Amino acid sequence: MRLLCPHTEAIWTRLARVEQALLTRIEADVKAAGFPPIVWYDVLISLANAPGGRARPLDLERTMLLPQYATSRLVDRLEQAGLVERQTCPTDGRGQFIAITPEGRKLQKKMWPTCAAAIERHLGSKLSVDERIQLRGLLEKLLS
Amino acid sequence: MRLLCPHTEAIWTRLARVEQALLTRIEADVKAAGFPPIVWYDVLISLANAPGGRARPLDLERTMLLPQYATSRLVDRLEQAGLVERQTCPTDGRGQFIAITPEGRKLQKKMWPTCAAAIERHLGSKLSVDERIQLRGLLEKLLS
DNA sequence: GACAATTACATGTAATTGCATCTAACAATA
DNA sequence: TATTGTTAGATGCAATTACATGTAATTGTC
Repeated sequence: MRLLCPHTEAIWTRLARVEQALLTRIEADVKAAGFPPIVWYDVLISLANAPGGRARPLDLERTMLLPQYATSRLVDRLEQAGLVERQTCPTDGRGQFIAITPEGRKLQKKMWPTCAAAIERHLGSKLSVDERIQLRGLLEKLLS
Repeated sequence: MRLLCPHTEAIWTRLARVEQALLTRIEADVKAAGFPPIVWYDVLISLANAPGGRARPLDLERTMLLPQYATSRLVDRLEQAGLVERQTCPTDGRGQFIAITPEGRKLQKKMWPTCAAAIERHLGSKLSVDERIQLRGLLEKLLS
């Protein structure tokens, strides 16, 4: 009984494997350089690029597609490490801002070359420019 | 300083998000139908398709790209649930076979329509046939 | 065949995640 | 302004994952 297009099935299994493999390999490179997990970098770069160097937890959640509690605890750890700081939100007493600290910016800048090299090595170098453009487009379509 | 092709960077961020989002959504559908996590299904289908309905843990690891300890504990849980069974390996005293049980096969068959529908809904329906073929090829290239 | 090195798998412990639920602050309605 | 509903975020607890290490079997070397 064929309930599922074979291409779809192949995509589904490969997608999980590819993401898993890339994450493992890239993370290994980053850790080998003595840096924290790459998800920390994701948060830092998000904040660094946000206006005022800060964002609402809810925005982080939506950008990173993390569940609410995961964001809350990720921020805990970053705060613990002095890389971000929780600020009260003047316009909404329930909310807050997560602001990147100077040390946070410093770490983000320091991590960038290592992260970029790892991503290039394990991902970029495997595809031609045309393929990269194609893949990018297809992934964007899947996100919508 | 541009250390990284912008397409590569976009692929990297999207890939993680897409996989995360799809897994969450598909898993939610499967759980809503009262089934265990989809990774259980992955193991069961692997074993069901393997000769003799069994495979070495090492093979599972390589197929699913899981770390060794994850496989070991995943098998623990499946065994606990009576879906697989550990058998000693006659040719290698260190190793073992993980064999799917009749209940395991039954569950695998029962899960299939739900899994297929979820994957089709959240993944297949988002892309045309040509796009699926393209994406499949690109992902395969990344796995090598 | 003794011995070091490797391989297959398990497991203790600490960190992280998932789920459900909680609290505090808004918002809407009466 | 009391009441009810909703939203932003935190948190207790159980399940899972990561890391390091352990154990037993096997292989290679002499």
